[in-house]
Amino acid sequence: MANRPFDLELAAFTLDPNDREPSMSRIVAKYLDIELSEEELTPALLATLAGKLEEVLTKELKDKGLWTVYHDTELALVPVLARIESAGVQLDVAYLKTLSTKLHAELLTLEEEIYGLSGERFNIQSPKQLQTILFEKLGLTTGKKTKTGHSTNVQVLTELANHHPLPGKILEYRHLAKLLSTYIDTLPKQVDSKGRVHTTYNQTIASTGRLSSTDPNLQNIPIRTDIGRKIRQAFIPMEGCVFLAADYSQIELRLLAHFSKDPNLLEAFRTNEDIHTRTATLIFDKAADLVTPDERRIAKTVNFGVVYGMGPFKLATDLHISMKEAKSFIDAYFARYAEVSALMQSFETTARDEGYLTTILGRKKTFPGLSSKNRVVYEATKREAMNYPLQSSAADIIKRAMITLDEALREGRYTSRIVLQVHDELVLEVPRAETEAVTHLVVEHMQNAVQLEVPLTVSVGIGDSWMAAH
DNA sequence: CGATCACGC
DNA sequence: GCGTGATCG
Repeated sequence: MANRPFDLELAAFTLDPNDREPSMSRIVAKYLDIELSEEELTPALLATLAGKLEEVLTKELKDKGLWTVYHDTELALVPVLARIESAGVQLDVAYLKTLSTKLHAELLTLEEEIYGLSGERFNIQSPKQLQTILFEKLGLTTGKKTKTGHSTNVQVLTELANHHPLPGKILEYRHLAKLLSTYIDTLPKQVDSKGRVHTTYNQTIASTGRLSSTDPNLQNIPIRTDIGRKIRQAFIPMEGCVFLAADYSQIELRLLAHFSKDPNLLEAFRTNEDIHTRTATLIFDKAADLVTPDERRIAKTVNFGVVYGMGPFKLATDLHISMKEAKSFIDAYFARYAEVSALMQSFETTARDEGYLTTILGRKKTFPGLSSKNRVVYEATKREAMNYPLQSSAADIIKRAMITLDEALREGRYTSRIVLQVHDELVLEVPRAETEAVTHLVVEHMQNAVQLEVPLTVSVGIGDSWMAAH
């Protein structure tokens, strides 16, 4: 491993990922026990403290078993991310401009229809003004949730759409307006002279160790709707190249199988079954070939719910069912996946009694909320604890893959390069001639980043846009 | 600047 | 569960 400089920010984050903004004065206070304001902490003074800080933080990292994750993963990832950011990714700006013109026209039409249905002109983007129209003027029966008023979110509007034509139009309007303002009209402003956008990846924001992406955020580019997919078509490889998109399939559920050793989960993944169908067979107690699409959909949501620490409330809202029904699905799930149930309880008790949880690479995080007497705080923290080892281990794994893949690409003198990371997916820009070799290399490094109790499978696609590569 | 909403994994 | 960002007031 190359000799790398010390990185105070990464070291402090690895020691305590809950510390959202570890300013220099906080780090100095915390590890050197010297109370100084940010102003008193001049560059000259900092320089004199740097050596001592490195010494103390290094010792702390080693004492807590965090040196390896800090040094071999976080620090090693820095130059990899620098290369990704510097490479950037090409956008088809002309295409986005055309798309923008077309969608703005549609938005205008929608706007007029909304004013027609409402009987007046108002700011559709103002939830407050919208409330007045929907709930006072049209007297639509909300029945639904409120906080500082009536909610007008997707869930509410979808329900109201059964009773009046307006809410549906509002939903369409919101969707279009969102995609236009966040992506279609914004991304073209952020390209460099070669038509490429360069995001910034932050390693010290997400307490799970996931990366985050800003200016622009390339980790929340739409994909679920038709218009969303049109936006992904704007991400294109440079001349002579294709995109190779590789993503881990169900990495968090595979980690759940790995950690819990639940026989049902292990078998499903070892025999390469459809995991959502398998869950459906268990919670609905019927053979796989009798599982209906609707039951599979429910099982899929339940599987997602487990990864997120599943509360009945969230599951009920997601599935549009009663709390009672949601509860019965959860109970059925844990009855049939008994080892998963035990694992989730152990996450809670370990986090509370030992004070922290550990990921597959030895990353650690504490859960102070588990000392809270406030039930809401406690339950929320419990869900964090249930999700952390899964989400965070997944982050560990893709980071390892990125480091060794990047090294192999350079070692092998390939021109191919990673251009995007989206939590469980890597996108590479690959010269056509390298396609076959690099496909193998990517799969190799992603699948073997760690060894689990179940196969870690990667699905790969190749195409002339990010969309086409899926 | 907090609240609301919506996009991704 | 974890994020970023547009918009309103």
